[in-house]
Amino acid sequence: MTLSLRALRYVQAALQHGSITAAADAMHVTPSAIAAALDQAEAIFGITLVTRARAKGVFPTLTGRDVGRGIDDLLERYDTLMSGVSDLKSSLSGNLAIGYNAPIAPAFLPRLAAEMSAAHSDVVFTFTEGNNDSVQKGLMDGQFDVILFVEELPNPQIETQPLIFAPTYCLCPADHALAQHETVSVSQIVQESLILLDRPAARGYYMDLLEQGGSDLRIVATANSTEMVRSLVASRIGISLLNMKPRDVLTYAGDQIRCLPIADSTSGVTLSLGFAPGPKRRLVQMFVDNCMASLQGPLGADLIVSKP
Amino acid sequence: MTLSLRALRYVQAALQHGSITAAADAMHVTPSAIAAALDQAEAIFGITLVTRARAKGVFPTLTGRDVGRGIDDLLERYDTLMSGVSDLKSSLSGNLAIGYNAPIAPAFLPRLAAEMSAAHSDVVFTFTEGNNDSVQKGLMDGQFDVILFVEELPNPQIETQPLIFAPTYCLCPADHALAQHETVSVSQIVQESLILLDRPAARGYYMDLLEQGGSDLRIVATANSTEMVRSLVASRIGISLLNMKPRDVLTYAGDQIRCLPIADSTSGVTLSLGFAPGPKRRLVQMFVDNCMASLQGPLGADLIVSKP
DNA sequence: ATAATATCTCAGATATTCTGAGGTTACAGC
DNA sequence: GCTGTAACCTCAGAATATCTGAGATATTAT
Repeated sequence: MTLSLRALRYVQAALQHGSITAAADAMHVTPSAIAAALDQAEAIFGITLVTRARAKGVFPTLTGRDVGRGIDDLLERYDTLMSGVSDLKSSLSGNLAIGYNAPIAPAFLPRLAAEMSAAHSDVVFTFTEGNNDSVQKGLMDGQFDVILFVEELPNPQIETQPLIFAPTYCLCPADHALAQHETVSVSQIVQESLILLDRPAARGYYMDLLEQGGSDLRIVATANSTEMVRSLVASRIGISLLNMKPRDVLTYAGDQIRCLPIADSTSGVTLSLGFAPGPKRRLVQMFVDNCMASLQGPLGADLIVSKP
Repeated sequence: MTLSLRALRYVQAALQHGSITAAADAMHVTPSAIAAALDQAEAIFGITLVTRARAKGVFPTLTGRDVGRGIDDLLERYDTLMSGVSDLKSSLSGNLAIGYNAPIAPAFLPRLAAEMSAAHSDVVFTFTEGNNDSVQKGLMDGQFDVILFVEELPNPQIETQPLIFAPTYCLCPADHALAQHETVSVSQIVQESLILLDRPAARGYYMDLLEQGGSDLRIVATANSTEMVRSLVASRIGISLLNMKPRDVLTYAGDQIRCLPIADSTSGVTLSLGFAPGPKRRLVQMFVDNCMASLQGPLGADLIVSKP
């Protein structure tokens, strides 16, 4: 047998008011309900909590007072928990766990985090890198509050918010012949030596685009890191295709490269945020809002290569 | 809207097991009940606590885990409170508040307390002196756990335990003429100069006895303290009637007095314990038991004056 | 494909809690 | 002493909350 919270509140009221009737008024119920709760509590505890005087009210016994203190404490903690969770929902502090796939994340997430950190000093960020699948899985497992990923066959359980569409572009050394043009075509690209980004999904995705220009491809290298792809291009081993670019297009080695839109292709990927459906913490919502505002402004334009 | 304790337990179980079905098994209810509790909690908190995967179970979100910790803490405190109260009931420690009327209490209560204190070092005694009415009132008000009083027209709400019957006896100086006898009679007493203990109830009580021996009484003094009555007797101002006696019959002044049973009177008072009806703390019960054992043994015999 | 496993939904059953009426007890004022 | 008032007590029936059980649905594993 267990004593319900409601019963505890009634007992508390009775002990505090020293009167069943007064407690009943305070709790907006009839005295019977209070009396029943008292009876129940005494039965469960096996102890007399109050002495009852018919015309005067009830008087807590010494033990009743002790128990009352314990009940006060518990109920206060209950209330704190309840309002605390609501606070958690609405507060702009606490931990924000972000999983990301997009290789581009390091180019803009830190800036966003810095802004949020400055505005709300007690926010703690947890960044976790993964691939497009692992971050989705991590989201469903409760590992992340929000993920940054490429929305393509997304898990239907995930609620998504598109941030930016990144057209596929061509990457070539600054002194390459193609670099003279404003744009390139698929047919021009497929004649060159090619370097392929080899990551889950991405490989097939780029192959589809290239096969649109002919099937005789000269793939001279693959790499599973965008930074390596860029460096390979800068080293004049070949040209490549990518979707997003860091804000400055220098490689680690410092060599110059150019990013050219592809005139005759509408291919591209959508960079999206994903989160568990349902109501969100205010902190999460703020992050989402900040991402949208940021990527749909000039910062966003720096991260993609669009046609002129 | 408030979340019931039961719902909290279900949520806790669901979070811990990562499965509604498993939680349902653990709680011995159907999965529907668990799911309902989860829904309710999420609705009340306005926050998603778990992501649900149809064939895999449920996965706590990060906030879900946070909330879960809060719930764990609260439920543990609830359990502690519940078992704590039961412990309070059964433990032989804590505070024992004793109210007493009987002027004789200082003669034996300290000894009892010392024994209990030695056996259970964390018992704290609170002794409060009062008159026969005030201690009864104090008991009903929850001021005392137990009272020591004279059971005469007791409040019917008080549960009593008789300890000892104290016959009325005659008190006279050791060198008084009456002191030669083993017993005295009422007719002998009424011829002497009399000192009367003047306390509520007591006065009328002694008068009744005396009037039984004739109405021409020579009352030379009254006093409202037994110690003063004894000293007055020792000073040979007169003789008196009392019911209980301290273990040594020296007065503060060191004079000798004698205590003589009254042969032809069955008058006396019953010294009793009183306590609130209903189940008692073990500590209180032990005190009651100790009192009975003590006063019904040789210690008790020392406190009264019985006929030879 | 098929089986197994888990959640979802919802109507009806069950259990808990509350109300309301009538009764009892104790105190206070005349 | 009598009477009115203010409490508490009891209990049957009503209202509310909670649970069950059956069928549906979705996902994973074989």
